[in-house]
Amino acid sequence: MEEFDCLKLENQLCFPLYAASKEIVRRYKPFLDKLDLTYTQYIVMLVLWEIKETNVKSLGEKLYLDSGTLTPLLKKLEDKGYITRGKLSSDERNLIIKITKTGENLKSIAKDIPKSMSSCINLSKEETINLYNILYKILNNKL
Amino acid sequence: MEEFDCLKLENQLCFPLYAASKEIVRRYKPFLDKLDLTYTQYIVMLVLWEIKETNVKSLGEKLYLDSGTLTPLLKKLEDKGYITRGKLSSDERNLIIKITKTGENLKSIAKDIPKSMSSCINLSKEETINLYNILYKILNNKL
DNA sequence: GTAAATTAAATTGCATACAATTTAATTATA
DNA sequence: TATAATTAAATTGTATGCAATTTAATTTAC
Repeated sequence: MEEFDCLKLENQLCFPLYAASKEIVRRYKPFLDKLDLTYTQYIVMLVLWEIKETNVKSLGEKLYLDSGTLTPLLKKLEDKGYITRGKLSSDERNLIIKITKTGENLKSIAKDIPKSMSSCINLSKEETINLYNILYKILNNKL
Repeated sequence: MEEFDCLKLENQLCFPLYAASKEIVRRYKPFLDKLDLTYTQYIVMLVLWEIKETNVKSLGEKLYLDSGTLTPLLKKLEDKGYITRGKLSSDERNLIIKITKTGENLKSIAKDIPKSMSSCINLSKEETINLYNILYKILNNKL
């Protein structure tokens, strides 16, 4: 009788999560190339298309990223002309990130990406909802 | 009436997948530190605890990683003494990766990690199975 | 039998991730 | 109010990831 070995790759839950995440990001690439954005840059733009303006800390909390990742990434988005970076005069520890007109315009080019991606991923509506809920349960699981 | 905006972060499926994947890897860290392994090094060891011996290509297919990632990582595992790297004499294009005795011994220290992690993640049995199946559906979805 | 095509790793270059430390600004407190 | 504690970004250092190219070995085709 085959024993159940918790240390087998196929019995791990974390591994398909890790691999599927990378797989999805890979599938985004051809669409994001048209916007000259990487996946991480894209999720920053998703936030800015919604709220127009934020600071590094708040952005990092939304995206689960720290300043070590965001600082160089935001400089690249500034170089592309999609955002501006500037100190908040009332508290100079804060760096204010604002979307530019060019950055706003990108949204209309991006609008078809979610539909293209969901047809790429090819899950039923039920599976999609299920996956979404379980993932947020993990994310909200404070230790 | 609030319109449904596909470009809102909270309406994305990919984002919680990406964030949850990183979150889980972060939660592994304290356990893996005891083995002097990173998460990626750990999944390589998972494969080697099972099959003892492989080559870079086959390992990369199992783990969805390429030689650009694996080559430096395998050199580090060799430095730690967990694996050996050597050319296959019958086809010198192949690099054969073998687990060492030290690498084997690590398995007994690692054996409690899956249980610790699953209590960390804290999903019901049904959610776990559901998540597992949906993730493999994504991974097996050839385009 | 040899040039062309293919294959497997390694290398290069760029972009994350994240822990840990540093720097600068602000707030709290003795 | 001067100092200590806290906070927000930036910096540093290490480790991925992955596309694209290179190198070396092997196979295929002519």
